[in-house]
Amino acid sequence: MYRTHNNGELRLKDVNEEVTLSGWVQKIRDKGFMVWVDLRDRYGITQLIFDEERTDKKTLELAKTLGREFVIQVTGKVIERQSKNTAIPTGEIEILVDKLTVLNESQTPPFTIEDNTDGGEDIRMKYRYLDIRRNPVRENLIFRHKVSMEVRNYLSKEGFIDVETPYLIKSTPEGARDFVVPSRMNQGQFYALPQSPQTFKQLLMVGGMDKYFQIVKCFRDEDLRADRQPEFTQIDCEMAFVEQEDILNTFEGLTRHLLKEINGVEVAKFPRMTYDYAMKTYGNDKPDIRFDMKFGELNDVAKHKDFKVFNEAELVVGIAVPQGNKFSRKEIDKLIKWMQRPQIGAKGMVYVRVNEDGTYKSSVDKFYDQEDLAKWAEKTNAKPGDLICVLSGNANETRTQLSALRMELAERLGLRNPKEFAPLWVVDFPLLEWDEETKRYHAMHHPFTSPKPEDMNLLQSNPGKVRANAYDMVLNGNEIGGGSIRIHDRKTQEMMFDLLGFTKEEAEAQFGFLMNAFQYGAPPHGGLAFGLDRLVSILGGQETIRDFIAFPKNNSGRDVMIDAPAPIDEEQLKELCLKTDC
RNA sequence: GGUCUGGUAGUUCAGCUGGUUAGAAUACCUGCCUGUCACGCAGGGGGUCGCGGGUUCGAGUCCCGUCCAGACCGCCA
Repeated sequence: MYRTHNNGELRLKDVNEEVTLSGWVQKIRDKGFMVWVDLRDRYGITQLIFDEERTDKKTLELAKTLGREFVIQVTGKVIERQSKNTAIPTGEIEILVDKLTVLNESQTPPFTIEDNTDGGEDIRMKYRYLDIRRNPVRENLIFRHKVSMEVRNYLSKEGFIDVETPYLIKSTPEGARDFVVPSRMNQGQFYALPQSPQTFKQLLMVGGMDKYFQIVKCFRDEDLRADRQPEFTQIDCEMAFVEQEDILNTFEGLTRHLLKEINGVEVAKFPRMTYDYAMKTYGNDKPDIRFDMKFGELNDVAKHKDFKVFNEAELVVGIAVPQGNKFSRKEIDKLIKWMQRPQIGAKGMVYVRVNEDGTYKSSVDKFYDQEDLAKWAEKTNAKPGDLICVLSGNANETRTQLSALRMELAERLGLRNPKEFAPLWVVDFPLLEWDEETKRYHAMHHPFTSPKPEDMNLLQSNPGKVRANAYDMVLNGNEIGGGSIRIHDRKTQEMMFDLLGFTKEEAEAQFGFLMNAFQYGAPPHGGLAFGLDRLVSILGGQETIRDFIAFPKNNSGRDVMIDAPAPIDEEQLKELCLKTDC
């Protein structure tokens, strides 16, 4: 038997018990006459003691040869410590060892296995198996386990059935790039890995499964970000015989359950806002509403003077930064520089200081008097001590830029408290989005999303104005889930593909299976999918999803530990018919 | 595809306007230490300054290219 107890459970009440423990050597403190070893496993740390008086010589000598991360097994007696350590749960006892076995030696690890390791991202990823021994990473993985178990339990209790869908499917041109897999048995043909099980879950609805869920890997061959991996996990859900309202209620329930069980936070009914409102008020379809700083549109009160920049702009819009008047001139100049970086691309920024006495001092005092500025303050809801930041230009670009500023300032002002949770629904997304590059409409959500019935009449005349039965769940400025009520009849689906520029033949070749299924009694249905990695990281109060994935890919989509992707040998290439001469 | 930042000891970093033998912390090794727990003390080993080219009497430092890493933009239905 390797162990009678783990390294986190022994207490004062266990004194005098004979125990066997196994684990890794965290730390050796060799005082010569006495050697202490911190023995670690995922449950905790227990201190071992070897000394000249009570330990036999050979065992003491062996203890002195141990190194960091050696795997050892010890048998000994639990004794009360002479000097106790209140910082750890097992700090009142220690093990007086009489038998020590080295189960496996270890090379010196390239970084310290401690909460605040000396290792950088790169080296930790290369030796991820060592990184996982560290408390923060291990705790994150356990945290993820808890979230995923809560999701399973909740949905199962609500009557959802977990059904697996295939990973080897068909490539389609809509959406993200596909990862493709060559077929050996069908030479020259390829599977694609699913970007989401979308069509399969709809077919499950046609199949009468009614309520489906799956915690499932999805794959997208696009560039990575701190919150984006090429393979990621979705909580994928679909329900039949539901309206949007049913879905919002069901998954608001799930999210509220998670916040309560995982974070101990009770949240009120989720606010809902339309896409249009979110864009106009926050410049963003995933607003962080933990803080205010709502946009104030200033067209009416800023275009009547000789200030050409504003007069020629489509939109003049500002936000009031709470207590922003404390920023120095230099800090504001730096902020303007920050806004002018190519990533944001603002041409400039006008600012108004709102003094404590209610007077205003602006960078455009030449053009605007106190009365004008008072109107700006009213529109942006600015209070004494605030700083109003105003941008202008093309409406969409300006809103995006101001949104970036809003988030950056909130970050700097500490308004983005990771322990606070502000979920909401964003609803009424547009069905379509005009793409300048390809000169055609794209589905904003995906091509299976149903238009709002009341907007159906616009479908031919003004497609860009059609709203969809689509919704996103937003948490602290992150889209954590999104979905829609789907199209469930062949005619509407055909019309949709037509709008998206598919020929009849293309639509048939790519999605004929789905449209055929719709002809055999497809029930009305809809659903949604959560990004599990992102959800877990936000509930865990962190920003990078990598910290919640056991073996993540790096910025270039590489697994630096196993060194993938990698070339394959000639034989394999030939067999898969991937060589030019095959 | 693009922008920005970085690459110096096992590791994390410092190294200013170019100037003798490239430093610190930590890790590692040796010795000492009668209750340690971030133990302490003394000593020691450890470097192709990412790679290639250029400027210069002289390059870790400046220039060009390239590779790698990170953040972001594009992209991500």
